[in-house]
Amino acid sequence: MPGDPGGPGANSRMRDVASRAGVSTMTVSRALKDPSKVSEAVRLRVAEAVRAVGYVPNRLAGNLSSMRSNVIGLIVPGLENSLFAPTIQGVSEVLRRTGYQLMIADSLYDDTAEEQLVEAFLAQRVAGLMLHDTHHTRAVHDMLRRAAVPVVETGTLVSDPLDMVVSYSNHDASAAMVRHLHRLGYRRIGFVSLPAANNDRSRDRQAGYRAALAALGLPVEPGLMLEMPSGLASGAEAVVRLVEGASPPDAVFLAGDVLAAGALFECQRRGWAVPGRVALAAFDDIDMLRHVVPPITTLRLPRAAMGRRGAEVLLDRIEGRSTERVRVDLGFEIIQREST
Amino acid sequence: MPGDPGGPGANSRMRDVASRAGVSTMTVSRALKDPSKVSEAVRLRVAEAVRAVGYVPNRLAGNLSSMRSNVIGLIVPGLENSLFAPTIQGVSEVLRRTGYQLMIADSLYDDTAEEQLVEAFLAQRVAGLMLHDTHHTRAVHDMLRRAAVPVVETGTLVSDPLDMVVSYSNHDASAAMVRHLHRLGYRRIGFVSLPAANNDRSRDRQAGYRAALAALGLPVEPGLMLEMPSGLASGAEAVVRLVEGASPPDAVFLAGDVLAAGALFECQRRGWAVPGRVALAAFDDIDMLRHVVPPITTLRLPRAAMGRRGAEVLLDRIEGRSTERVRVDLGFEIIQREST
DNA sequence: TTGTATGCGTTATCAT
DNA sequence: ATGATAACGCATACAA
Repeated sequence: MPGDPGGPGANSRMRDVASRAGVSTMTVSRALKDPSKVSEAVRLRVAEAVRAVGYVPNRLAGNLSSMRSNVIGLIVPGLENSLFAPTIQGVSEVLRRTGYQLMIADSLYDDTAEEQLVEAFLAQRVAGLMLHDTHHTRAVHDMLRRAAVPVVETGTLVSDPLDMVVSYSNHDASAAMVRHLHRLGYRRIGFVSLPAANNDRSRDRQAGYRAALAALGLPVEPGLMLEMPSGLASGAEAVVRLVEGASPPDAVFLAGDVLAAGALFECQRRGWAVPGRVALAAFDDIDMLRHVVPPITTLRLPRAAMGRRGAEVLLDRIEGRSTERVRVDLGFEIIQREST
Repeated sequence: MPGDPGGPGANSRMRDVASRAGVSTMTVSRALKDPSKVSEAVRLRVAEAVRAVGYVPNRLAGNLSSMRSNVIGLIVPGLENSLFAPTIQGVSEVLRRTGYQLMIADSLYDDTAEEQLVEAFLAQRVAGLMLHDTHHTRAVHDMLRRAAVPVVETGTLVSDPLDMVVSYSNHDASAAMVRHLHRLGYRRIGFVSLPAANNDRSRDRQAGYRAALAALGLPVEPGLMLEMPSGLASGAEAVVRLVEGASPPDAVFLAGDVLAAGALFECQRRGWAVPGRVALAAFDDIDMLRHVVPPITTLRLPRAAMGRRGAEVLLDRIEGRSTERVRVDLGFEIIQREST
């Protein structure tokens, strides 16, 4: 063994603390984990020894020995997208006071990358897993079933979850916005979304749009639907293509990311009145949409709550307080502003 | 179910693989880690057995035994701020192909929270640590020195790093923008920054502003300096307070977050010409600043490179390829646009 | 190329 | 209330 006992860089072990405090390692272990199981005198001696040797427990060893883990894995499809930040913070908030550690990874909207990350997390023997994506490879299904690790999906209210779901319905939210625009008098409602290919949420939103139009007795005009990549530039391009198209819309629902803001900036550049020339609606209550001129009508989604409730139901299962495969619908809300 | 020892939920161990492949656990270990040290036939039998039992290695045990770790810890001061996303992605990108796992945590701009996170990471025996913040409690200094874990700080080019630094100089960047505005003819340059209290970067930017004015022979007017919390609303409030103040600036440098965008939106609302009534400059090249009307002059910072180079120098040290306490200045760049 | 013995640092279990 | 002993699952060191 590469022995360098005591030198700089050597972490002190529990038995260093033990011998300094004149007790056994078991007593140290108890003193640290459940001080009430140890006498006052010993507790103090141990605390003193811990400080003296600068002891930091080794959770690798602890977790291995106890066969449980204090790490929760979280996989988001893209950290560059600040939409996920509130969810992550919701999770952090709950975990912070429970002694669990959060391990975050980014799948970059890629199934196979997600698969590797899931395997890496299982290799670390995480206590539970939160996945924002709701589409997974077969291998992910197999691994998770085998490992029997509690899992929460948060991306959308899937009908066939891996385990638990805490989310809102992208389908219903999208449909609700279409009905809202219809109520306001708009009849030719354009729709722009992110590519549905690697994105369940986007697919659900498209389906919600179609369903709402059908229910309202409006035709689904292919010329009014667009798929665009993420980014402000995309929103700008989309609104131009629709408004300058053959049969322009009177309103455009940009159901993704910052597309709506990009569209508005383009309208500003071109001097198009919003909502005079075209009304604009967005899909997420990001700060920017409230501050632009005019402020943009949008959907408020339970992003932070998804993180908080998700973490809570996960912990309930991990700690054995619950055994159900919970399914939570956190709903959504329409924010009417001046852009419509 | 018989023939499935352990039942559902039991992770298979290496010796399950070993017995199924008819070899010892050591051979399995080698077959997985360095296939070249094992015969072709055995390699195949092991691979088959791994799939058959759905084996996922236990890195807790592996890391404990080998006394090394495959986890890198990263602490950012606030995940809600998407400015850190490029850095995180830079890190991920480098780690992805090296077999290291990234563990991210959020200190919420709080020294004490950071201290607890550092301890938690050390408890997981991370191989290395990346910290965006550059101000730390005494306990953090002590713990890190004891643990002798390689550390990279990325927030600003500190003069007294814990270990290594990979960043740019907030001081110099700030000063450069002031000189740039001066070159453009502006003489009364207002300055808005985030509160310096818990934020080294903000302190450096303030110092850079003062230093540049002094070098240019301009007075530092307290009435032209403001500290505001993060957010678009703050930028809006700041620009109004300055422009409607006793002796208004001809340009405002909003050196933080999305303050500049908030200021611009407020100008749009009020019909103030930018740069006619007041010129605006920002501190970070976020996408939005390029798309608003008019586009906003700003600084481009090496956010992604900080992540990439940071991860690289960290790995160099972890893997023993280097032993130096590297200090890397990645520089910055001014992006002149129509707002000035 | 492969196997055996042993230890990594902690906790579960059973004693005292 | 405290201690002794045996795991936890894997990798190092050495032997064959």
